[in-house]
Amino acid sequence: MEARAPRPGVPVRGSESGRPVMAALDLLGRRWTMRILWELSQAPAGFRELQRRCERMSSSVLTTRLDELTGACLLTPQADGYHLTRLGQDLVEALSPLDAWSRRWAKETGTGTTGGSEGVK
Amino acid sequence: MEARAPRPGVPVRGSESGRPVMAALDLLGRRWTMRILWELSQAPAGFRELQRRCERMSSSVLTTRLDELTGACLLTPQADGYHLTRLGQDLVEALSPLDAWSRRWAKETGTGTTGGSEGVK
DNA sequence: CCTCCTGCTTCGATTTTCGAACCACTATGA
DNA sequence: TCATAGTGGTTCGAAAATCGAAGCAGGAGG
Repeated sequence: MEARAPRPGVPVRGSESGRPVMAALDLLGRRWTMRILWELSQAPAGFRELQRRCERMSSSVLTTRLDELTGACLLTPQADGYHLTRLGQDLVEALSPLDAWSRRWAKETGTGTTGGSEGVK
Repeated sequence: MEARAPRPGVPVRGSESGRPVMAALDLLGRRWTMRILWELSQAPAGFRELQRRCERMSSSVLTTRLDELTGACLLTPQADGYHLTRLGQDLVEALSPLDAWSRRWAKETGTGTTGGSEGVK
């Protein structure tokens, strides 16, 4: 399963420069990537469970993403499912202001379900 | 040009919940979206210039993304090109730890061009 | 043996993205 | 006036990414 993940230092889609942030933007800009990291940060999960949590994302893409993210050293498979690595945890942490921002977004665009933070289902 | 952008409060790909962060993940997980925001945060730009800065991204996708982002109140067209709105600026700010993270990523995975922070070109 | 769970792989259908060509409009300048 | 170049796009066929149902192999329980 060739899954050439973007890596810092290597030219990626849309950037010859190899600047790390461009590689990150490429990697994260693939469907489900951020969602997978997000879900795993809540709790480790096996393949099927991850698929369930992500509203039945397609198994083929999940395989690809897991390969990419593993190759990028952001997660690692263990006996009880996939875990974020230290680097993966750091990434999610770096991304965490997004949650607060999105609530402000919801509020200011007026499309949100009231506050939006509680809608845990 | 129908460009139904994800909005907080509305079910999006991969999430029925309508939770704002899921809408954000959907929006940002489309190709070039984060890159466009990133570029505009450096400096406003017109259509063609934006296209040049993003290594010749396809004009049709650029049109679509600009519509989506405009619809999401993240940017607005002005006489001298597209600008981030306040909300758009906030989003880029929320995303900014990513730059620092990516350099650490480059360093720790050893694939980076040395430090990686200077490759401004 | 049967059933249910797991982690995947396969493959045809659908959606997204690409990218070159093209259109209309506004200079600039010879 | 005629060209040349720049702008902001649109169009459309081709290529790539994603989808999703089906299937496979393996393990556990009954």
